[in-house]
Amino acid sequence: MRRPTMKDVARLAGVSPMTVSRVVSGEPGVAPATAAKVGQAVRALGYQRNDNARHLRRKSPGTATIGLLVDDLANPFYARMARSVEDEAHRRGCLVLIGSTHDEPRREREVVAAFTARQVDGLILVPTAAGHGFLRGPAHAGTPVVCVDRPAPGLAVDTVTVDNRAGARRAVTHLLAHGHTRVAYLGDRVGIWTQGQRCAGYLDALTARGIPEDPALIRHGLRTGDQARAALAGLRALPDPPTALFTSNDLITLGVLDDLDHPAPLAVVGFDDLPLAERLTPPLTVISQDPLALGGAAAGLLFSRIAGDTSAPRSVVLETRLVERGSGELRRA
Amino acid sequence: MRRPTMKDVARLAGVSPMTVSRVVSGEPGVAPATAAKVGQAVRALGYQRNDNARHLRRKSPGTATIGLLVDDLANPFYARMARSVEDEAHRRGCLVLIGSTHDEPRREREVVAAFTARQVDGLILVPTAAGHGFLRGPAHAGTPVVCVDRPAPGLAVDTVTVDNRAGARRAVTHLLAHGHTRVAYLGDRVGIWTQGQRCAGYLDALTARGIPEDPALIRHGLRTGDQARAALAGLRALPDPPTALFTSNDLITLGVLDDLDHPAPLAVVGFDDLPLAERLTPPLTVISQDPLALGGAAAGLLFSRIAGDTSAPRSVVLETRLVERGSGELRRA
DNA sequence: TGAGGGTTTGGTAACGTTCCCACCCACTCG
DNA sequence: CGAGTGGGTGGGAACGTTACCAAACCCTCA
Repeated sequence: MRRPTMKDVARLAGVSPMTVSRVVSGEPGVAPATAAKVGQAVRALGYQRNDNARHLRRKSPGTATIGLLVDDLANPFYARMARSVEDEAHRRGCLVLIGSTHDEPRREREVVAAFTARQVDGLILVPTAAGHGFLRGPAHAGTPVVCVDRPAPGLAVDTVTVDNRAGARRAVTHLLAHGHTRVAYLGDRVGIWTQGQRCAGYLDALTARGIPEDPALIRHGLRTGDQARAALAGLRALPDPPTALFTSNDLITLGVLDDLDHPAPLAVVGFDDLPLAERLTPPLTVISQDPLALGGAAAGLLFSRIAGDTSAPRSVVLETRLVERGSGELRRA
Repeated sequence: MRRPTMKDVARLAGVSPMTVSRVVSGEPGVAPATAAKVGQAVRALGYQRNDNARHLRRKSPGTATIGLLVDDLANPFYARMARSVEDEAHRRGCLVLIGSTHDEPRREREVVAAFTARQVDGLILVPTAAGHGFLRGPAHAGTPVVCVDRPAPGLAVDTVTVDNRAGARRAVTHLLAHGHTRVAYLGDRVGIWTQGQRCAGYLDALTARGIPEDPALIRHGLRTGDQARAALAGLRALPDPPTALFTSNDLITLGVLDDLDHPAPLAVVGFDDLPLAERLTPPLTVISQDPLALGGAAAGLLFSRIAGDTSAPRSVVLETRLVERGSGELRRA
């Protein structure tokens, strides 16, 4: 019941294992008649090469495996990123080991360690907020890393992000252009890199219009839809409540959606597109990012590093897109 | 610049590689003082074990890697499945190799071959419609396979599906209970297993009510939203048009959504939940499946097989849930 | 006929690890 | 005091493959 090895094939074909290796790997210098015999034996035994053993012995191309570590694979954003990474890898005959960090630094380290213990040729990483010094150890020497979606502070590696700041600025500028002057910011913890950038973009837009920042309109640390809803209630209770919201991620956008029209209708622009956003009432105006492009760019960078590119770390910044659907305009009851 | 090996650690610690192996793998029978010396050398060199070499030599537990092959990782349904598989694997100290078939049998075979060439301990597969005889070859001997979402015809392995037929029956029964008598079926190619089951469930519901099947109300082979919309136009043009639709997957549901209210409002129940379905107008009634449960069940089965369970192949069928939100009721303009 | 060149083939060692066994040493006990 | 015990350690081989080199073969041409 053992799986057949090259030795078994060699015995059956009456040749040496070396010759079998040559045939199976498509190397030249084998007589056609011999190759045919070997091929027959391979099919007869249902032989399949053990690529782990192969990669252990070979030096030149590595294991033809890369690791992809995202925050949460169930998040459609990362799922699409993963898909385009897998597509690029497949085109290059490479497999993908996948993992989710769930934003836990410990799990990130564990999984990265498990990946490198498997001798991955490279790593695409959505880094957690923790330090990434461990990636500089000798165990990772020669394993290129590419960060996606956010940079790893203090780690000088290729990074692919979208221009969160410009996107947020665009969103808020859109609201201001439609006559709003009191625009609130609703975001997750400002320590999260993307959230910090988006908040900065929000402030940029205000500054450009000469509108002073009002701390009462800025809410950080909203981690759930319920917290976002509560924050909205708080904003409505202000003596001078906002007439428009910029919601800094899709969870928050969803959270405020319920209470958008009561007691008074509020305009809203959200960061991150939602499926069906155009069918909501009102149709949702959003800043949309392209996760497929993110994943594709990251994979492209990684594979050129694997191919031997040793130039200075690159930083790719992709643009966002404002998708106007109506919810950003002035709304009256 | 070479990565350190056990030999390097052994040399530095002044012991044999064997002793390093024991320390690194946490085996007993090493004097505490020796273990400390080795640990120090490990940290000094930043040594990390090569798990590929390890798994090549070891027999008992395999490579601690499983393969997961879905139709399309960008599909949120499969993404959530993948997440729960990865979670289960992580709990067991196992890594996950991932791949997408894009419903191409050739790609399926390629990726499965690449997985087994890496000596995965098991395989979770969303099978394409093609034959799967290749999984019976000696190369796959001893590699358990679990099919998920749909069975692989002619392959006697553990399978986890949802009860598509009962779900569809439930959906149509719901429409009939709300006074509809002319209910149309809109589905993808009936050769796709899930679609066949859902169509059967549709017919079951009609039969139970004594309503004769009307071929004019049944549309197969709708592969895009546009085709679904066109099919709806055709149905509306009938002398005796339907008053309700059962749409057999989310793509089709989305396709008909646009034209649901004009010229006359139609009721609809869709198979497969959509995010934001409750915020659409009308709020969409759907048959919802639980991809996390599917993935979890598949992983559970696979790991018990890997642990040595050799009982007859099991077939797990999960229930669906009817989520009533209004769109299934009788609708008037 | 024999030297020279090319093609085809096989033997040996090595990749980094662990299994199996033998060894060494310090004790204990008769 | 010698034989037995048991924990701690190391040597050699092996997992399945490929790099490297040497050998065997065939053919051509002087």
